[in-house]
Amino acid sequence: MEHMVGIIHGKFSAIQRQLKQSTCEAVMTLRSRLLDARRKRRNFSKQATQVLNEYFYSHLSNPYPSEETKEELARKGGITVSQVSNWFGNKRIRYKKNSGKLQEEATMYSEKTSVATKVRGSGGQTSCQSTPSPGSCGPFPLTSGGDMVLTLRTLAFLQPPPGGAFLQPPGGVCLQPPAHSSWQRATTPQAASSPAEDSGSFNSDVSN
DNA sequence: TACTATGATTCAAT
DNA sequence: ATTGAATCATAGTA
Repeated sequence: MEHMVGIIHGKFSAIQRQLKQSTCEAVMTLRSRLLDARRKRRNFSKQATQVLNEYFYSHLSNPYPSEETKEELARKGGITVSQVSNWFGNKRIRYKKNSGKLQEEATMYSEKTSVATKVRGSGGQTSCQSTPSPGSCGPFPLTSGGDMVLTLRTLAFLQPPPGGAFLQPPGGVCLQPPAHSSWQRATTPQAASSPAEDSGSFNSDVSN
């Protein structure tokens, strides 16, 4: 009798210990996961930022990638979909806030996307570099070349840096469905209302 | 060491 | 559910 009781006791305590341990572990992992996410922030790889930026700037008029696109971007950048979402969330906000500064980046990346991806001999990934043409890289399996037009326009608009003052991004692209309309809306209050912005702007290219 | 850039989280609005 | 905005926390830099 006592034997049985003893055995059962032992078993119980064993189970107890196990339970304790596992719950403890679970809690710890949960906690660390929650905190670490923020604590151990690591910058994305060049590849990732490159891919993200290219998409962002070639879709400046509507930088809202669909789920599929997000997955694609995540794959190319070697990050997760939620990271892509985060990135785009941050990017939109910060682009709006800073548009002035970031526009340089915009030009850079639009240049890259249309000219050629400057191959950096660090990655060594077989994703989409070393393919000099914009389409060949097949950035995204989107509808089709519709977006390429955008890129080209972007490029065109950045060609001549005349007064030194960048105009607004190619918001005038009306190819996109006015889903969000102009997501930037009142981005640069002053810039938008800048009275003398017509000074020799280069928007006369349409004539040719 | 202060500052800036940047990824992640939270919360309200839609 | 998704997005914008604010905020946090870390990485990188001057």
